[in-house]
Amino acid sequence: MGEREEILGLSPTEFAPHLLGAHVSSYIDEQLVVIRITEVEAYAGAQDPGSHAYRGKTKRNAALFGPPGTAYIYFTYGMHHCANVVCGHNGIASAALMRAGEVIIGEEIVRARRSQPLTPKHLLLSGPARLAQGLGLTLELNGASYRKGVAQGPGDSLGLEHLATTPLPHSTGPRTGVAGIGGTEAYPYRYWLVGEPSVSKYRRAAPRKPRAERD
DNA sequence: ATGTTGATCTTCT
DNA sequence: GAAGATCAACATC
Repeated sequence: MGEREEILGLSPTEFAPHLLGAHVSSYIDEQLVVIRITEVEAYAGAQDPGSHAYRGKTKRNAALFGPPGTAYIYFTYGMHHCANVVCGHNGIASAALMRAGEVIIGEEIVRARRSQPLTPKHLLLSGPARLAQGLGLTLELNGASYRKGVAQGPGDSLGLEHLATTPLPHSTGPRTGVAGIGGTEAYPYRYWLVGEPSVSKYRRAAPRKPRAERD
């Protein structure tokens, strides 16, 4: 078994740190976007009250039950998409939600998709729905698989490479948006790279005054 | 800088 | 009928 398969086969809490720093790509509408993942959350399937799979398999979450390397993309709040990488053993419904990243290739495309021509670069993909929108991910690609290497185009629209052999230095903490459910708040299922400005909860130690525009 | 709220739709109770 | 793995605009300090 190759290293990629081994990492993808890990349990979600083991897999999530390996996804930090990995490159995820999409090739949609003849446009290539490559990003580097900086923040993720682990979801542990049927045993996890915070997981969409907690109450069993439904039409919506079916992709979660697919083989490792499957994309689980869901639509929520009537307007947003969020994207996961399915990991673990086939049928366990475990996955890692990609919560933030930084653009490596295709910044112009990301800005156009997000209708944010001016927003600071580090905020472009800061948040799961922003990340999914920047990559152009919709339900059309739910259930597709992340190919090894870079996305190629129709039939191979998604790519996942550079999974960390040894996880990069990172921090952990409680997941966002699922607090209060069965005490899952106590579990550090959220992982982020240290010192990355694109990580949503990261705040600069010394905020600048409004008028003091530097650089 | 922080708090509140509208937008908008699928799934499950 | 309500809540949801959210975001951005707006209000207020």
